[in-house]
Amino acid sequence: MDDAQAGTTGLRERKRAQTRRAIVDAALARFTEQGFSPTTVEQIAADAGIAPRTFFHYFPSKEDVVLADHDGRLARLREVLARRPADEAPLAAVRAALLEVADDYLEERDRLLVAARIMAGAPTVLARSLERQTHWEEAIAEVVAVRLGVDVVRDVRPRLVAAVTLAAMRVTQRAWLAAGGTDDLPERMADALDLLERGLGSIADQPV
Amino acid sequence: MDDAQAGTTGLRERKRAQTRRAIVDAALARFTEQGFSPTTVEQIAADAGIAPRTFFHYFPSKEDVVLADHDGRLARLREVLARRPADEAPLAAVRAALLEVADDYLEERDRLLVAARIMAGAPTVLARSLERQTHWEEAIAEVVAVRLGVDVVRDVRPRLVAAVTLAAMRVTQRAWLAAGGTDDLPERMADALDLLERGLGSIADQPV
DNA sequence: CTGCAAGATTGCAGTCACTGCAAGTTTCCG
DNA sequence: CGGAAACTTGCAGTGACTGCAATCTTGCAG
Repeated sequence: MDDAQAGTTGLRERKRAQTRRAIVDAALARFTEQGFSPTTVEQIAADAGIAPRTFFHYFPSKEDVVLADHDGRLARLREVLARRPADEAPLAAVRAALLEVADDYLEERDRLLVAARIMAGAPTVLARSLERQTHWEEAIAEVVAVRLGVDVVRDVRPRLVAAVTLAAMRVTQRAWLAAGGTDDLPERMADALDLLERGLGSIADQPV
Repeated sequence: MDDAQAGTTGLRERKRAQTRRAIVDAALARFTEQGFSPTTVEQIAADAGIAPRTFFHYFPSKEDVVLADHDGRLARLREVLARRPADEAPLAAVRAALLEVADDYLEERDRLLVAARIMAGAPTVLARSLERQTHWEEAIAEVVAVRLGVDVVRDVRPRLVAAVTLAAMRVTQRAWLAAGGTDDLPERMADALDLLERGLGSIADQPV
């Protein structure tokens, strides 16, 4: 009732969310201070006020704590994609959805910056992150396939579009974070998507 | 002298290559038969006729055995990229290099198929593979930056081009393997690269 | 409000990947 | 031939992660 989420928020649910947040906060603090690899689950658990064993009831691995928001964002992407008008062109739908989701990123800038810094020094976290991005690819590919009226398995184009656009988004976000995340992310992404639609052949034309 | 590689092939070097191959063969066999995760390093070592500890003198992790050829291929890519004429346009150089490297893939089809099958059931291997692909990105981005006369750090375009083209290559290769790897991979890749150069706006035009 | 079912926490014991170290062995090369 | 350098191996240890079973908490029906 007083919470932001859906209607029913029982004690149980609230407590769980609270513990989860405690774990994430504790973990990110440790990772930032002493690095990812040297930090043990035991330490994180202690900081979060739980037993080590309990940690694994919340996250399947240490790396997943850094990517805690991933599932939520994927759900959001699917949701936004589904809400797009049916007569919209495939690329336009994907573009609009990605830009809409990018808006959320602006508010999470600080959290993203922290995650990016951790990832820079922890290859396994980056690896996991990239692997998760394939779920985004899948979501986008399906939408493109439907709108293109083809089968995802038989026609390469849906996956091609999905992979390519997401790669562009990834690089753009990375550059945005590297620049401090102060400027307009959606605008950067729009530029990148423009380039893709227009074709890489025009790469030398203007300095983005 | 009798080996394919460079001039001097001492006993040491030859033996090392032989052991390495034994490990890869043993590992891939096990992974295929009983799955990646259930296979232990101990088993692989036993099959390859070495001590478990020695395994880690050859590969830093279990997943890396599946991607054993990665380093060599990356070196090959750099090499091919470096050999491209200096006056060639950035995209043309990258395109030519990727197509050239794709030729090698044809001969390694069987090995690639095995690796792909293992990866399909082992997320951590896929993760590692994607992470390694960032090294390819780096290599390509640098070349594009030089040919574009810009700085890799300040201008997003080099990384953008690199990430996008590699994403396309990845999806194309995947589709090729899924189809059994019998048809012409370079042709598939050329088609994908054409699409990128022409722009995704033309996605609905022809069925690739 | 009471009691039971479902869910959550925890400890325990165990497996396995991976590491540093040091001792022993093999290859290289002058 | 003899020592330097590289390779192999065993040992001991750390730490992520899992299954199991006991215990406790919350939700809900009566």
